[in-house]
Amino acid sequence: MTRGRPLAFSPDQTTNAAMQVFWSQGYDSASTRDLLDAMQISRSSLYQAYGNKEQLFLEALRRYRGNLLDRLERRLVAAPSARAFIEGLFVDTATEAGSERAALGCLIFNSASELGQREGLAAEEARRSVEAITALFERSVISAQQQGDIDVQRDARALATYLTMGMAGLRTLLKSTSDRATAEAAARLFLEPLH
Amino acid sequence: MTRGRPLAFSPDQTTNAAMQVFWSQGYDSASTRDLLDAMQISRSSLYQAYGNKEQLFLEALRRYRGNLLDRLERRLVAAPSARAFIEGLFVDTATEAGSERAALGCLIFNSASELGQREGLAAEEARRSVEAITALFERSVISAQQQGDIDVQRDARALATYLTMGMAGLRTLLKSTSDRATAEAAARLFLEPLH
DNA sequence: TGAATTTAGTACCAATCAGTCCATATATCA
DNA sequence: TGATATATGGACTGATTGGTACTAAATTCA
Repeated sequence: MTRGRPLAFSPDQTTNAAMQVFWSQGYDSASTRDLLDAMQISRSSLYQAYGNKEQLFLEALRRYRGNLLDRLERRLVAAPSARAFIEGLFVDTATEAGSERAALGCLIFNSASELGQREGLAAEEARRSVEAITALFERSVISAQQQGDIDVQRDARALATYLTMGMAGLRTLLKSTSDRATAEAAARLFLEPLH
Repeated sequence: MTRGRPLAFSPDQTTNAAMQVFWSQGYDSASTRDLLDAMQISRSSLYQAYGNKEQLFLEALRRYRGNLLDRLERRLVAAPSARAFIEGLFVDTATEAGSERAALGCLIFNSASELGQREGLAAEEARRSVEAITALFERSVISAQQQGDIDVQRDARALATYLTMGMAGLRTLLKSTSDRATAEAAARLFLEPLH
């Protein structure tokens, strides 16, 4: 066994709690007090376990990305086709308009927008996460092409970037409007180039 | 004439300076020190002239919105057609990929992303600004429909929202990638539903 | 000139920031 | 049991936060 006093908390749960705080407040705006309160651990435990705020954010963002990609991956294999997966994803997201979930946006795009081309590990991880989303979209597009649902003449990479751009836009849109019908109509227009 | 000691600065210029700071740092992250340094005025002058940080932000955001809408309006009337205006706008924006300008994004979408559905004047003004962009797009779409370049069967409001979503997505995309060719390809795909 | 009015500079404020330190608690291992 | 190792709670740090207060400076008007 490991020597010394055992951890009184589950790093798994505290990382999740931190993720929620960064998700709703953003990286800079989330204070260590906010994080501590949500994680329900003492200040010394946070610094002992994570090092500093930036490292905690990296853990939280990686957790979010892992959860998201897993969930999308499952949706992809469960869907009747890769094309149906893509379309369902956009339409379902648009349907969230007006909900609390929609107001939160996506931690990855939130972070990419906040941190942009800033230097440092946090911004780099945010960019890597956007790229991971694009990579998953690219695999989906290639599948859809193989299944005959998307023209093989089209560049999968360009289409994947198009999908990332669309999802980023949709999430930003849902942060400022709660008009579901119009958001859905916009999402459906977005899917037309896939035909 | 007005009584008392005259202003030693141009509110026009200081508002512009503040706008730049909010643009590159975001609302929360821009400290009053950052703002004061950029505006080159004393702390008392800032509070005397603007009231507080929130009011200064409102002025800065309104300035940005005014500048943007004026510029787009001019582009619209100068373009060979409303349709050409829309297409040029998206393609030109994508072409900025990798530039410092692209890393800044758009203050309106930045603010909408940061402030979301938060309460308070700043968030409300951000949402109003997104709506103002959509309104301009709607006028452009209607023009294009009248000019026979966009199917009149299509709902102008939905198309306008679609354009806002696309521009928000493109600006977010440009914050995390500097791959110009792919960004341009994505922007061109985005324009297809207009055909 | 001098009262009235407005701006400017700066010292100051309490609150909060991210992060450190250390005494104490709790475990393992010999 | 006692040496060793790790975790916890919370006091503390210096820097920074947005905002205020007060004095000095600069202007107009009578």
